[in-house]
Amino acid sequence: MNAHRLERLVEFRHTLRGFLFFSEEAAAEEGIHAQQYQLMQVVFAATEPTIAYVAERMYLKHNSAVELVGRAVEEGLLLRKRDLIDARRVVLKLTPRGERILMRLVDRHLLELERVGPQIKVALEKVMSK
Amino acid sequence: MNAHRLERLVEFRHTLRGFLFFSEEAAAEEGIHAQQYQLMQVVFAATEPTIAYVAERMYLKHNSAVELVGRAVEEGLLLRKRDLIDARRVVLKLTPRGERILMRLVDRHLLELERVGPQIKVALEKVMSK
DNA sequence: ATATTTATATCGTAACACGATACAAAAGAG
DNA sequence: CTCTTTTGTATCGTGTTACGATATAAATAT
Repeated sequence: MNAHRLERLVEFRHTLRGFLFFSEEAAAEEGIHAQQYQLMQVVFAATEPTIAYVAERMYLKHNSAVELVGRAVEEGLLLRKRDLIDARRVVLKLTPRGERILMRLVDRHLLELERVGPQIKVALEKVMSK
Repeated sequence: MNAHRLERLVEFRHTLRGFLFFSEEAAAEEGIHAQQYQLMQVVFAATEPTIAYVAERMYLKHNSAVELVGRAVEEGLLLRKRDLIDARRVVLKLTPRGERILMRLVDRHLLELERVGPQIKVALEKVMSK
């Protein structure tokens, strides 16, 4: 176990955590949670955003996805729609409010990545070199 | 709001989330939580690992750090030591068990980064290019 | 000697994630 | 066409994590 590599791994995780912390703060400023922002991203980018799709894409168990969606629906970010063809499935859709919040957050994250992206990249390159 | 950039941002977060999910799984296989692994990294890499230092480094409030450390101590991963010079402070140290687990996890993460590091890098480069 | 600041700790609350379990709709088996 | 199995979503109980508010003891400043 090379000590240099460990330190670089720690540094890499620190820069990542910094970015994720920014994300949490930005979401909070929009009055939502970081996971809700992630959920909205996934829903918006998908062609057929069902609970199962969200779970798979976010590496969650399906029941966790159900709960996450439930909270987002309660707060008016998302809508549940029963699939007419397959009545087991639920298709998700952003509300206008959810969409507005998502767009603002995406913009802010893109801006932040212009700042910290290079740092992340350097930290990653260092940790990958032996 | 460029649609391409949004999709690339979503893709970037997805690769990141994939790495973090691996981290959670790897920690679970060692019988600990992902945050405990992060905590051990920070403690191990620091010259003077106090509660306040851990909190700052992990972007946590001090009380969250206290609680995280408390659970890690209970599970025999970490030791609390009152600082002899400044009796307000608590200095942390890995137990032999904690250190063994940390080393195994670091190795596995370095290996995983050889695999997903390039993916993360590409996704990051794409999201940064306009 | 007293007031303020610093470092850690405790308590109540909420989001989040999970396993276990349930249930209705769809698909498959005979 | 019934019966069984699979699929998609939902509910419940539990634990981790994180927070704000509050507390306490030690160190520092006045």
